[in-house]
Amino acid sequence: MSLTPKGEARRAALLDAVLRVLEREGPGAVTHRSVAREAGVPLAAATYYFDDLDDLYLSALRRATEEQVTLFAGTDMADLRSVAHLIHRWATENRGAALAQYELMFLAMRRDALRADAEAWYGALEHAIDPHGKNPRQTRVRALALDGLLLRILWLGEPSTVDETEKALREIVEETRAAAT
Amino acid sequence: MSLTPKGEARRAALLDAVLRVLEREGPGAVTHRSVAREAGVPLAAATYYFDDLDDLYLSALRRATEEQVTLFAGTDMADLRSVAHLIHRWATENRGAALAQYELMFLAMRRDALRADAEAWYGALEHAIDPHGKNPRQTRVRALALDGLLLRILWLGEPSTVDETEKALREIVEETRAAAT
DNA sequence: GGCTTTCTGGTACATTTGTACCAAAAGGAG
DNA sequence: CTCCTTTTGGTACAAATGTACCAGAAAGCC
Repeated sequence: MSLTPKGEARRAALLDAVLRVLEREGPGAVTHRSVAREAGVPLAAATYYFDDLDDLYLSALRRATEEQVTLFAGTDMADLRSVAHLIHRWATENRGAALAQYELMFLAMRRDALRADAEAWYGALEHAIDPHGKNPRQTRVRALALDGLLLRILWLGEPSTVDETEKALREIVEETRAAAT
Repeated sequence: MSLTPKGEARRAALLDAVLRVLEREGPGAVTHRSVAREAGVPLAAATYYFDDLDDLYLSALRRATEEQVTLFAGTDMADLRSVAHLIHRWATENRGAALAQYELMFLAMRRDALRADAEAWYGALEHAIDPHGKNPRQTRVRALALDGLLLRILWLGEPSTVDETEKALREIVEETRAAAT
């Protein structure tokens, strides 16, 4: 039932491989065989460490999402420059995980078991923007805009540079400043 | 080369069927056979009217996206109540098309041929919010927030009622009011 | 040491897939 | 009607897939 160290490593290698295949060839290309090949392990390993293809795929998506949640939740959004850097890295070097995360959102639509994971992401976004819950309305709007921006970056690749990203962030912050009750 | 009236009808029936299968079972379930069954036509019809499975799938996504683009582009966002109704319908009765539209965004990430379609959607959003280009900065932020809201509705089903949707819209508008240059 | 659990890697198989093919039916044009 | 294009629906097939199976190697524990 428990795993040997080497087993644990193989399991992790398979999860990483899922993200790479997903990033490179899309969700449809994630199969037992492609993942095993990508991870450099025999086919049977992919069925040994995971019940299902579903189990393998979901485990990878979940792990990626959790990483992003802790990453964003632990970030102070006050310094727009560093946030811009974070987002840029997120969309380039870490693109596989970013895709996995939104792929999970997509699946959550149809599968109740994933709702909690999806909500955790939205919560992390709002927490990062306003850790103390000072201005809920403003925070909600900013979170929506930030989410929209992230997807736009992912889908259209635009804004593509750190500078442009910072500018877009600044627009969001500045345009949501005023508004009394 | 040209199509008979009946042929045209069958072609359209297949495109509709794609959206229904996509909505019900997800992108992976869209196959020649499932679509043909859904449309009530023999398998061969799905290969006769479309070069490829790819052609069939993309044609359906494109048609859905174009419909949504004209729908939103032709809407004045001034009356939040009616916009809330529009969005609610979009996410419920018209859910298949909504999904198709964002599925296209997702594919556009990896396929240059779809970029124009994806950008058309973003353009339509901005145009609907501010037809005359009066305040580009505010419009960009509002469009991002609206896009974020639409995805949230699609993915988490929340806000789920027309009233809640209207409230969320109002928040976006009110929180992006001020900001001088 | 032994022994029980974990792991390995290879193979096998039924199912589903995209797509090609084709003989015949239907439809429109002269 | 006759001819020619479009359409039909059935069938076939190679490729890929999820998953089961198993003989044996390796690893951990007494």
